[in-house]
Amino acid sequence: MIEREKLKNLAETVQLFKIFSDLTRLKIIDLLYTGEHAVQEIADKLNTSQSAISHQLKLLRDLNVVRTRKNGKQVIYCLRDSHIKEIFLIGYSHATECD
Amino acid sequence: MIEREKLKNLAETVQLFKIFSDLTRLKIIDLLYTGEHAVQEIADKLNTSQSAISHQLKLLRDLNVVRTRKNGKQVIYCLRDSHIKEIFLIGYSHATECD
DNA sequence: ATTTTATATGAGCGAGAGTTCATATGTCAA
DNA sequence: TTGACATATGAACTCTCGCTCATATAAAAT
Repeated sequence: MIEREKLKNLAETVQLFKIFSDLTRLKIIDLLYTGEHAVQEIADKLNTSQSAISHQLKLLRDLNVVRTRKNGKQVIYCLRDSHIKEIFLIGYSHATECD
Repeated sequence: MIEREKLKNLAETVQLFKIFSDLTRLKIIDLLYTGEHAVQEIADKLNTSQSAISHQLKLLRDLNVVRTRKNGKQVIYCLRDSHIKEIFLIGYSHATECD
């Protein structure tokens, strides 16, 4: 059997990897990697509905992956911490270097 | 819009991260990290049904995450490449270091 | 050969997750 | 205030995915 503490760590690791396990979310992260963007901008660039983007952004916000600031009517999103950037980059390079 | 090639890369990255996005699979990977194990051994140690483990092992085998050898009636599984080990370890440490 | 043990696999079920659709909230402009 | 624009959100629908259950395959033991 697995000890309680290790199981908790593995479960948290799963949660972390789940962030990157959806194409829409990964596109968002990839886009925000280059800098901050407003919601409609993201939706347009990713050719995805505003609602779908907004739902995913809420998710990412709740997980502290992104942070926001307001600019008039707009809400501007950007990546919050460098952990996320690092893991994304490592996964991305691993996934692509074997082509 | 995202260029075709980049989209393909992002999609492959998603597939990579999905490997680690299930607790059963992560438990298996964690266990195999310590060395090779037979199917029933894995099922017992993870307190999970043989069938569930076998299904996940098939998935991991198809994705070239694990490799097998036979020992009589038993099939012994172990991690195939060090990429997987590295990504798992990075995710695991990122997920756990912030407690 | 038959039985027992180890593993694999297909079908079906149920839970979770992402999308759409409709609508609410909020902010600026006229 | 009213209208237009930007974002958020709840509900319903759908689809994916991991599990169970039953069964198939395979290899050793008797």
